[in-house]
Amino acid sequence: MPEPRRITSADVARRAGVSRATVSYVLNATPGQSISPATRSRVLEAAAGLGYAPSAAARTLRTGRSDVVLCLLPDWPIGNEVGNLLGNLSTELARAGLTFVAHPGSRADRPIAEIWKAITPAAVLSFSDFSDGETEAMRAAGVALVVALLGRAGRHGRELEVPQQLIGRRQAEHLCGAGHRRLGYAYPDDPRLQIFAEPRLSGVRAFGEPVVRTVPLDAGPAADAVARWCADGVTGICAYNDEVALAVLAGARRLGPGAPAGLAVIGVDDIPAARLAVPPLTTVTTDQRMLAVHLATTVVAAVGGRTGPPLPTDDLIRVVVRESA
Amino acid sequence: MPEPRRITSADVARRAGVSRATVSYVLNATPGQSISPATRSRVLEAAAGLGYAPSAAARTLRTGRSDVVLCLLPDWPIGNEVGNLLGNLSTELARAGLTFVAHPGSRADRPIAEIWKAITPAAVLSFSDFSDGETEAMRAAGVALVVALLGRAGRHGRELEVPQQLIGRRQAEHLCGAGHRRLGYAYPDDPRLQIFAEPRLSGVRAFGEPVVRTVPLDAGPAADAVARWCADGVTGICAYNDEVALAVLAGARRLGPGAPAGLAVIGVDDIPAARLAVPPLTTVTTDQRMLAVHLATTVVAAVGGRTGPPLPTDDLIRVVVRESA
DNA sequence: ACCCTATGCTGACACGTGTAAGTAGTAAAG
DNA sequence: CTTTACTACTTACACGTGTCAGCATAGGGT
Repeated sequence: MPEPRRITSADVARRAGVSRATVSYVLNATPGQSISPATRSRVLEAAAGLGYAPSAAARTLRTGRSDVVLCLLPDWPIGNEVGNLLGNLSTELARAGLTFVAHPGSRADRPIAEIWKAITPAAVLSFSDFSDGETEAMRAAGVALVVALLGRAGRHGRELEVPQQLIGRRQAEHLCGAGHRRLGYAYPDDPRLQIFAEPRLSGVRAFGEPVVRTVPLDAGPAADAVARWCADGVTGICAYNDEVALAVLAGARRLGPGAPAGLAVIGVDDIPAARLAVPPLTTVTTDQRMLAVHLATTVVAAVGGRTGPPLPTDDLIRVVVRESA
Repeated sequence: MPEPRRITSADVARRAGVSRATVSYVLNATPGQSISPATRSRVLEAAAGLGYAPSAAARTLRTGRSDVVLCLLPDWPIGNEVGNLLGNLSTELARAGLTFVAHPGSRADRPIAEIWKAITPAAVLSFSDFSDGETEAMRAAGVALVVALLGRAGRHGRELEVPQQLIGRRQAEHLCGAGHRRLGYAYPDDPRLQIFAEPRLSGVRAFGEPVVRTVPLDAGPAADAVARWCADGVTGICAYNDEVALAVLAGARRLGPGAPAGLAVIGVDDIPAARLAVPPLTTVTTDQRMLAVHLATTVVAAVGGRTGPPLPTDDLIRVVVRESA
């Protein structure tokens, strides 16, 4: 095999009978340059005929900026909702000419420096926030934007907060509206979920201090928790998650026919299993499409050096009412 | 703001009082070069002190090869299992010095050419296979490896098949072992899942032709399907998915106390909701860790121009027995 | 005949890196 | 004293691109 050489813009220039600069001007539609229609079409034809693909590395090196947006995924298990969000975000950013990629895996495996060094992204999205040193290093390396989706607002660069508190507030609102006075909060077992659980819980607290209990994804321990909640006089439970909510339901069921009659449970996420549960699970869902659009416009604005519009929180989060609450 | 200039290896060289080449040799530990311990430590110290981060773009441009492995995610909803697989894959590839990134979103949004052009990856993983033109274009652009996780074996480059058929076989094996003679297959509603559903179904067929019915993730239509299965004399159902299996269970429950007694259901994936279902769902699970290790070694081998070991299929897929079958 | 402007294009440089080739200096071998 | 061999470096080039400055030609206005 004769080592298939890469096709460069010089090849296109040779074939079209023009200089390399002209090729660049034509293919990038550089404003302020006047190219005759004849040569333009010759260049385009040559490029298409050769299957020319500009080297991203060279372009990035020259311009100092790539069109890649890097999202650092957290190490907790990503489910359907996050997957959905990523897909929508990718679509929205593509509309603005940006390429979205996600890097899964815990930061312990690899220092994050290694990652953005290998990509040279225009922007970095993260769920938790960065240390000062990391932020500094990124700026020094030419990363235009650093955004933390979660974390204390206004620490590093432009930040952007998905309103987790609002989720908890909607849960409590619904249960209180249904007449429940004493609430419980089903906290997730996995400590990595804490960064999401805490703000949600604080949203619930706006309606009175709930009885917080950790509920593993297992019917046995969940039954214990439910029994103690009943003893406390709790009648409505906000669960961190649909999965935690399913565990609560499973626990209530295991207690026998006596307990579950009055116990209301509300989850978060509206996973497919929620509507199929016994009883069908009432849950709080986020409009991932709308959220993705907002995130994308914020990123696009920030890459351009501007600041984006605020998040419209009105219709973003709503309750899907089923039978469990 | 005085436009924070990027720190290059020239800065490090200046600070350490050596040439730029020496810096490169030290930092890359280039074999065959002899550097005195004194200068080595001076260089390392200078690099650390300045917070030097080599430009990935320049390095990729020079070497013609980046250390990024790009995974093109399909447009169907990715769940917990895929998320898990990606995480493990990232960890394993990091061990070999490769950076793993995933690109979500349908190909309709953006031609895939746009994506690898913007990344210049060393390898591309995909779930479905590519067209001939796409493969050709990638090779021409210097992408070392193109792998399709699914699709007809031996078409383009090195391929790699996750044994979906084996999943279906294990399901049918379990049900037949429990004495069920007439099986049904619960096919997913979403047409995008066909590329997974077909091989799984063909695995079930190894144990006799099942009665195939599409089951939406809704209790009502699922109840219809279950009623017709019962009329057909079907006693055991292999579901495409845990979610589809939950729909089948919900359908059976809706039919009233008469039907579900004898109906066995087995799913795939072991999602968290499976163990919390009524009854707890028997399911088939894939060892994502082992699969990730195998994928990673295959990718690493192929990037190095070699061919990887075959997939050990013995312990990879096993049945988690609960109460539903 | 002269200047001025617009058009259509080319030459040359810089981005930051890896690495082949070359060069002093030292030491051992002949 | 010359040759050889090795250490510890440096100089110089190439990777492929975007873009600034410049150059020829043509056309009009005075």
